Amino acid sequence: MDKNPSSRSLKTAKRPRRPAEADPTRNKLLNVAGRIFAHRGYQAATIREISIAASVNVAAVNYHFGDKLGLYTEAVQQSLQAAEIEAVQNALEQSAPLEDILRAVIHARLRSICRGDRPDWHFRILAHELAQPTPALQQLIDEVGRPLFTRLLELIGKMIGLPANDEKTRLCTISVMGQIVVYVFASPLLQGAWPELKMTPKQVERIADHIADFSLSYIQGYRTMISVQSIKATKRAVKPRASK
Amino acid sequence: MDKNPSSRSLKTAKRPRRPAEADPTRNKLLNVAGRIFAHRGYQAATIREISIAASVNVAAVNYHFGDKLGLYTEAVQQSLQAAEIEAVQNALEQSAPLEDILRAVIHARLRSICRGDRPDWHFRILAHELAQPTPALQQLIDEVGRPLFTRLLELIGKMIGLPANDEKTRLCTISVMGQIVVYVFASPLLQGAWPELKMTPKQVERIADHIADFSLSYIQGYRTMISVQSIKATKRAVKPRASK
DNA sequence: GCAAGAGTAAAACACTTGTTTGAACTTATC
DNA sequence: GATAAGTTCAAACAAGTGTTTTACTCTTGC
Repeated sequence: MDKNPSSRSLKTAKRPRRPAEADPTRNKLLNVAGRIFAHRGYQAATIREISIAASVNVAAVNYHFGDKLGLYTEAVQQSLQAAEIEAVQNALEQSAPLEDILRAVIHARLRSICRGDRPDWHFRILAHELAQPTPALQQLIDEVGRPLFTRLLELIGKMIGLPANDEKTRLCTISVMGQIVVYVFASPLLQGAWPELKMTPKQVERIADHIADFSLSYIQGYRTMISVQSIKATKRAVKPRASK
Repeated sequence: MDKNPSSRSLKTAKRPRRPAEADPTRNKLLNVAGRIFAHRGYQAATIREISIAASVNVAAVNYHFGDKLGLYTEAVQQSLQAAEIEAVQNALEQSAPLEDILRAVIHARLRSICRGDRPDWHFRILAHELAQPTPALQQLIDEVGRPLFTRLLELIGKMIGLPANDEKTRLCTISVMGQIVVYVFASPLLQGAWPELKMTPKQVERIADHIADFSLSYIQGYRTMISVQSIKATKRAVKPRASK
């Protein structure tokens, strides 16, 4: 009757057989649960399905994680740690030209999205969370959404010469993020409307480059417009060069 | 024992009490089901929850619609008919300048998304379908996704001077769509990252204008670049005017 | 060697789900 | 008014869910 993992980790030197968190059934459960939760969502996934896939007993879930939600939150946590958010972070922290940083961020994010193996779990989970939130949604937002968003805000803010909390900065950041996440959330829809689209690594690079070009066109145009003209064009349509 | 609605509509002159499809419980059920399905998704919504909310007996669902899926598909169907897709269609078919048409389409789509009443159902349903597809997903794609997408492809194709099935046309179209749908799918995430964001009609107009400006910057720049230079810049980064 | 506890396994439990049943009610048609 | 079909209702059903119980195995520390 030691269902609470925290109490077990406290007296880790006393009696527990297994070293610390290297319990084989625990890990099997976490891995399988991550995959199944990512594919079917929290509600649709059953602990029996997970237990069978992990070749462990049903009661093991409740024994090791208390209940289904405990397993889910730990699986989500692990999926986040395994995610390559750091690749994006790294791209954001180098001292290259801002345009190159933005391009690198877009590439990293899109690359992490479009692969079938584990790192895409956290985005599938996020999609499920948006459709049917669980108590883990807030954690996902805090640990994935907001950090990336605020960093992107600062980067794009610098590029267009406005503070990070300016409305225009936010709108531009959401525009960039929207172009990326649409390839996750709307992928079945895109498959239906564009069957030839295959998410090969090469194609992903082409898409990322397009998103960067598409976004930089406005961002760079906005900066020059802001700097050339002093303050006037904040409401009307923005056409970087009315050369026509 | 006349559970099949089609058989009832056939012999509509023979015996049926109710005119045709003006059955009060049927309609109550459809309305309530549309709302609940849109909010909670197909799996999470229960027919008991729907029946109670509609103040009808549980068995009425199976009597009138055969089973839960029958109710769902009919509710989705009705939600699609009620949707103001026609507003977008109308915007697409007027003979105004292409830029104005694109802007009108973005406005119409974003406007239909960001309201709490019925018309936003079909987008909520779409989000749920993407997370956990049901047999109704294909219908949603066929009746909502693809038509709008192909029309947008033609419009943007004309704007950048490329055929509708060109890869660049598709990428641009997805970029525009992504900026729109992100406000639906990621709305809880945006709420967390940008709490001040309130989707008032005025704010929605500002967002729509931004998306139009953001997109037109690249689209217009791409067309002029294509027309000035003959054929050369199809792979490298696209900067509308390398004026720096 | 042996008691104690960690961990596992099978079964049962309590609950919710979609669906069905069969009787009661309603109403048009004769 | 009688009949028959459409329609509603409460109740029950069968399947599936998360969870708990109970017995059992096996290592660990004395």
